[in-house]
Amino acid sequence: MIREKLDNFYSYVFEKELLDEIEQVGVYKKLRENELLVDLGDQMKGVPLLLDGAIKIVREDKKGEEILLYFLEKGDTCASSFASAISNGKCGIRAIAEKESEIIFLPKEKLDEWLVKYKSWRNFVIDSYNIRLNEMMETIDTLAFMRMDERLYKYLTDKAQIMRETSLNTTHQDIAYDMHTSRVVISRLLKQLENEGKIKLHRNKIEILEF
Amino acid sequence: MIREKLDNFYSYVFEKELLDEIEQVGVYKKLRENELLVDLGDQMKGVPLLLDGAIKIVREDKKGEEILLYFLEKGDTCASSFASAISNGKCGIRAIAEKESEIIFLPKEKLDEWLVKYKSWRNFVIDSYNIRLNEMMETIDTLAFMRMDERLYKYLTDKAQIMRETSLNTTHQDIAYDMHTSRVVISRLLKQLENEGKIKLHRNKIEILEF
DNA sequence: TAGTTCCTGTAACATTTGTTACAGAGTAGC
DNA sequence: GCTACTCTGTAACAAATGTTACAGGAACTA
Repeated sequence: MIREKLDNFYSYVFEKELLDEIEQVGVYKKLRENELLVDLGDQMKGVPLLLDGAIKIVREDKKGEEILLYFLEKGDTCASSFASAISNGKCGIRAIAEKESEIIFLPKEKLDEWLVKYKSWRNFVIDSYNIRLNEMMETIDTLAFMRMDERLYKYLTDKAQIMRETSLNTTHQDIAYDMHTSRVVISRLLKQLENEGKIKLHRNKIEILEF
Repeated sequence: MIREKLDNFYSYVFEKELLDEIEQVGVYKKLRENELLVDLGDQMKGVPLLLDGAIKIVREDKKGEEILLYFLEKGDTCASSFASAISNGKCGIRAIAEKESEIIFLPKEKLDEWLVKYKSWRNFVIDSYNIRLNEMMETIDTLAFMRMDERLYKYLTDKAQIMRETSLNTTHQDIAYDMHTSRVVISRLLKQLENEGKIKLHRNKIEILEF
């Protein structure tokens, strides 16, 4: 069953021999919605490959203030974990399942070994880092160049896409946490977006009318 | 002469055999102050190893608005170039020599080959990515959690450290470009920092009194 | 020396974002 | 039903940041 899911997304990415090895040493895990996968300061013992679901990656500073960095989807891995695992360093982020998700955990002992053995693994690791770097740059663009109303609309449409829904079950307060602002600001801007006809507001739910 | 500079910073990082190879295939280049090393959209033919100097990495969006991402110092390499070189993709940043700098350019053909051959190269590449990811996170922290006056003070002290000077030769307008704000805002906040006794303002020069 | 350009300081004002306070609607438990 | 709690909407105000306009000093050129 694991092999089936693995093949589903990774058969075009990895060589058969590598898939065999992953099947042998990888540990399958199912995550409940809102389950914590990685916490700030964790020392990773391996890296997760995401088979299905969506995982939210959040940054937190010393004062406990949070901001959403990006989401992981199936086929992604967490570059930050990779970093932490291979260098025995600490992880600077928090990862939370945004909905029920499935992962395979790869033990860190194999990570370097596979870099030598499999070209597809090297490509995957380098690609993952690149995707993450680009994702971070997009986050920086958003923070540096966009106003709060634009950021909010982007947040809503991005998240809808990741969740594969046109409605989001969330509260204004939750959004405020992700965007590191206050609930009142979010309520104000959501109402504005509703007046522009882009969304429709309900209790605990936001319907997106325009993408 | 190149070998000497290479050994200077990289003899503890790379195996002797790798240093030999780098010496053979690497192309030494000297950069003048303000020389453009990488431009937005460039397709990199290799990666630069920084031997000496300081390089500013800047992000630019479609509308031509800029923001400083971070600085590279000796011993660093540009992860974004690595990404671009190995995957034949485009580079999302601009790199400018902040002062006279020296680099060695490594041709992209070797990058993957060395990953297989040298453990020290694998470590270096992974470390570089990690450093860059962390640098990006720090930039995000700065943008998301700090007010403009704090960001400005951090900018000044960070830059002084990179340049190994206690005074910066720069104008308010240049700072405004790096921080993606307006000259008037910077002048206002600089004056405030001067009143707090942290800096002293001159024409084209800012003296930092307190680190 | 006069003319010109660049850099800095500052005022006045506009806009955006953050804060506090409170009212009312919806929901869950009893 | 009643009660307690959560979520949303909104007003009024405060603070931070951005914009426009202009004046004067410094530096360079002729």
